[in-house]
Amino acid sequence: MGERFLKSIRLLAECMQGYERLSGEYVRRCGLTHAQFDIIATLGNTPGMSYKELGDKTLITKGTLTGVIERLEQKGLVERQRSDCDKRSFFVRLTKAGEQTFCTAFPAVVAQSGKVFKDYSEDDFARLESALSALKQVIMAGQAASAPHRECD
Amino acid sequence: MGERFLKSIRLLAECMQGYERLSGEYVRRCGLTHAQFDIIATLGNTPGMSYKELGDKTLITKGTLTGVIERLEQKGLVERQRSDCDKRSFFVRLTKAGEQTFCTAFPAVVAQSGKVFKDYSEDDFARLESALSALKQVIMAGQAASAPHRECD
DNA sequence: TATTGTTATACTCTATAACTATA
DNA sequence: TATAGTTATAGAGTATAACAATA
Repeated sequence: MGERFLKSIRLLAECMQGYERLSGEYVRRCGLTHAQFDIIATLGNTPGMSYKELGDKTLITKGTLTGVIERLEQKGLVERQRSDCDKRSFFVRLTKAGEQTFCTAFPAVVAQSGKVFKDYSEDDFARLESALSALKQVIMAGQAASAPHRECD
Repeated sequence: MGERFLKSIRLLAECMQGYERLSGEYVRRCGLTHAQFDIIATLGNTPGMSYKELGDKTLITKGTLTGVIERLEQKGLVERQRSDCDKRSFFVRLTKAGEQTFCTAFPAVVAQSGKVFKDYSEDDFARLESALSALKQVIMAGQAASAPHRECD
C-alpha cells in the first residue's frame, strides 16, 4: 500500500511521453532522431566533450554512442579530435553545420513545443521546478545508492 | 527569451531518465523490455483491450505493436481473441502467466524503484502531483491542438 | 590493471506505407 | 470510404562482451 508514488510516476511518464510526442514531430522534421537531437542539444553551447562525458549526460552507453556519433559525423554535424592529454579519449564537438543545426533546429523544436506553456505563470513554473527539483534529488540519490551494487548481485 | 519552460523540461527529462534507469534494471531482470513491461502494466488489472486502445495508451504505433504483442504472445504472457462485435478488432489480455508476471514483476519493479520515495511526505506527493497534473493538462491540450495539422504541413 | 573507445552479435523498437478484411 | 490489424522494409537504439590502445 506504500505505492503512493505510482500516481506521480504515471503522471511523470505521461508528461514526458506527451512532450516527446509533441517535440518528436519537430525533431524528425530536422532529420534527426531523438538520440541524435539529444547529442546536438548536449553539445550545443559547449566547447565539446569526451565520449565518456557525453555518454554520462545522455544515458547512451558507449557501444551505442559510437554508432550515434558515427551517423552524426557522416551528416557532418559533429567532429572528433583526439584528446591531447589522454590519447585514448576523443573530443567530440559540433561542426559549423552542427552549430547551425543547433541554432536552428533546437530553437525551432523549443519554440513549437513551448507553445503549450503560453498560459503558464511565473508561479506555475516555480511550483513545477520546485517539485521536479526535489524529485530529481531523491532519484539521483537512489541511483548513487544502487549503482555500487550492480556487480555485487 | 520565452524559454522559461526549458528548465522544467530538462528537469522532467532528467527525472524520467533517472527513474527509467532505476526501474529499467529491474524490468530487465524480469526478462522484459521497456515496451513489453509497458504493455503488461497497461493490461494489468483490466479485462483486456483492443490493439487500438493499447496503442493509444502506450504510444506504440500499430505496426510496432504487432511485433511487441507477438513476442509477448510467444512468451505466453498475453493472448488475443477476436472481438465479437467488430471482427476486425482483436482483444488482448493477460494470460494466467501474464497476470502472474504482472503480480510479481510489477510490484518488484515498483518496490525497488519506489525506495527513493521513502522520505517523501504526503505534502511532497501532493505538490508533485498537482504540478504534474497541471503540466499534463497543457501538454495534452497542445497535442490535441497540433494533431489536426499533421497533414496540412 | 584499469579505462577509453571500437567492433561484433543479436534483439528490439521505430516510421512508413502497402495490403487484407471488415465496417 | 474508413478503420483494425498485418506485413515488409529500412534504419536506429540497446545490451553485452571481447578487443585494442593507452594510462
